[in-house]
Amino acid sequence: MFITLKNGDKMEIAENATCMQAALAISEGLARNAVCAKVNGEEVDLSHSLNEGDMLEIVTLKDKEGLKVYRHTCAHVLAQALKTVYPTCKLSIGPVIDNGFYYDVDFVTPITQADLAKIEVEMQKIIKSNLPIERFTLPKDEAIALMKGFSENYKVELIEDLPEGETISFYKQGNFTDLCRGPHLPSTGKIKAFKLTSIAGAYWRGDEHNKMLTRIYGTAFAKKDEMEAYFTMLEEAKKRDHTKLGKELKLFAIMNEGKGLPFFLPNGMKLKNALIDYWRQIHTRDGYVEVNTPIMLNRTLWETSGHWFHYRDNMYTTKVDEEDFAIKPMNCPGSILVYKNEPHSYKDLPIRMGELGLVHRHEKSGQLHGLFRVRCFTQDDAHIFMTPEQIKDEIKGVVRLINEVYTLFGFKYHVELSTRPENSMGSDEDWNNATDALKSALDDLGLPYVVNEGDGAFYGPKIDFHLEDSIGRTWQCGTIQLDFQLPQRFEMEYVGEDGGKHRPIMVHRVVFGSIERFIGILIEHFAGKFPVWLSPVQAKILPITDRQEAYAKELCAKMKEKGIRVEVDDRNEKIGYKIREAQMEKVPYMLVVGEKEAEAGLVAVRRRDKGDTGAVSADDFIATVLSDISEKTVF
RNA sequence: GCUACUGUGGCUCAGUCGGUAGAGCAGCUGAUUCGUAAUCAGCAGGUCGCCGGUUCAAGUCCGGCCAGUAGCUCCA
Repeated sequence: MFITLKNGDKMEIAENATCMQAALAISEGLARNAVCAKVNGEEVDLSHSLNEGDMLEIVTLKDKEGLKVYRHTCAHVLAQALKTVYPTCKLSIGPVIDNGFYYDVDFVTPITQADLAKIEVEMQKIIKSNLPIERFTLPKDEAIALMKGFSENYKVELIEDLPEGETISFYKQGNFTDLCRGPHLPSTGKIKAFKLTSIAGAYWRGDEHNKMLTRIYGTAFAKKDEMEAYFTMLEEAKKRDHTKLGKELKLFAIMNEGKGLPFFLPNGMKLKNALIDYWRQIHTRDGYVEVNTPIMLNRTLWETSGHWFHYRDNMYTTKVDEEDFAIKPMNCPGSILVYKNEPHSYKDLPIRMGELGLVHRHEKSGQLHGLFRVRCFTQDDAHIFMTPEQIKDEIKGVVRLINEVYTLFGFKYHVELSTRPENSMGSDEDWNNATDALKSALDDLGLPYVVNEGDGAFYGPKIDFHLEDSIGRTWQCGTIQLDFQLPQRFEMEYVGEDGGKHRPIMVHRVVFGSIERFIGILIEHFAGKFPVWLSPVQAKILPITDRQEAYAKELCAKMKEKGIRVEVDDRNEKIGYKIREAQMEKVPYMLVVGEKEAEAGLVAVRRRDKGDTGAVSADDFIATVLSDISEKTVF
């Protein structure tokens, strides 16, 4: 019989030949590296029998899918080892994740990090015995009976939730059998490099009302050196941790007196202000106006907005003179009051109303983390009030702005569009128009995006921007969100061309998301080595002896006059010491001034990333820094 | 909020079997005026996160609380 290969070639193989036999027929090397196969696009084991006309693709460890299968098998080896070491434990699920795999297990007596070593030893034994991995299927009732026999009640629950009539597959290696869709490696001996990395609690089925199981994380790679490279990368990422760098560079601090409430230190404030100056500059250019609304408003407002009923648990409230107040968790109601402060004509629209609004949200204590997740933060918010015809152009303007900002910092990002969920408000026509406007704005700009059907808010569709940080974690930063609800709740209006009253469309949007979180991301992204325009100290003058002090101070004053953030290190220390400190502070430019420089009006420039770059005239150097600042050069 | 782990001078960390604390850096003082990642010497600095318990004796053991870290859930 004949099958078709990936490249379109036809190949003749024996009746009922397996994928493995076909791989062997193609080449011995391929067979050796084979992990599983794809038949007619579906992943199957190598032992799968082929039929006439099948389309076959052999998957190896070089393929993304291949590595997943490899790690998945590793999860099974972990499970088998656990059942040997802890026969009373109960298995739940053991999937593959981005950089490895995990298994959630219910232990009678809890295990600790220290137990991982002995589990690894047992796993090693299983790998060494090179057990063949065999697939078999059972009808639902027999599958349940099998797992009941093993007292695996979590597995029973999983099977019970599978649709009736489905044949259920299992994988058996040695005396261990696990419920699994597969595919898997042909035998356990194929695993070359794995490591159990950590242990954590995780709720059964991710629901906090369920029992907490023990999750054991691990990772596996095709080769030992690939695994080592991965661990080296993690170490690097740790060095960039913004909580660590934030402390070392004296950018911010979080005190016991207010958890989740960050303090910005003088250095952090310079960075934050530089960022905000930039924000103001591009928003003014793009026709935004800026407002500032109170941090606290009365209950009536929050009842109108709906927050008093729907967001109460996350709001800080207080009572003054018998009146209830809430500290704002969002800026929109304030901006809406500004809009309603005077009547509007269609000629006023669109109104792009920006606000760097300080909001407070009582997040659960376990979620707090450095600047990434805080209870008090500044949104670089803006609300755009417009006519329905203006949606598309306004969205395009915002997307362009967000793209400009992210590109400036060299961030990778991706875009997601979330559409109408069930139980949403507004007419079909509104939703279709709005969603089409979002889509065509993205299409016009040639920006690829993922659609999350039904994932929008109940009050409108949205576009989210996800940034990737140094460890590959993604953070939702920018969002553009249409809102059909608030204009209605607040009875917002404008007078149209026809003289009648109309309801404006409202957009909420942020670029940074939260200034605090964005700074956290910047710290990790640049590993604390900020571009000159953001650096708290842009240049440090280092006199060699106190005889150059006067020249250094004069130069410092001259640079300050030009708006450069500069300092003189006039301590009685050797130059090597001053340089070492300035390097550790990650100051982009160090200006060494000795007798030669002082006499000739020069500075010996040492760049953070390049070392000594030689002497130039002080004026030339000033011109270079000013250009770095205005061009926002990254180095 | 839940589970696990952690909490010693400004920072990084040591402290064995319970016998009332140690180092380096930073700081201060003095000497040194030294050209690209740490000059030398001296001084000072801690109710060991907080509260309670066990004990002749607690940084060390037990309990509670507070805070941090990882993960779960949630989110900008």
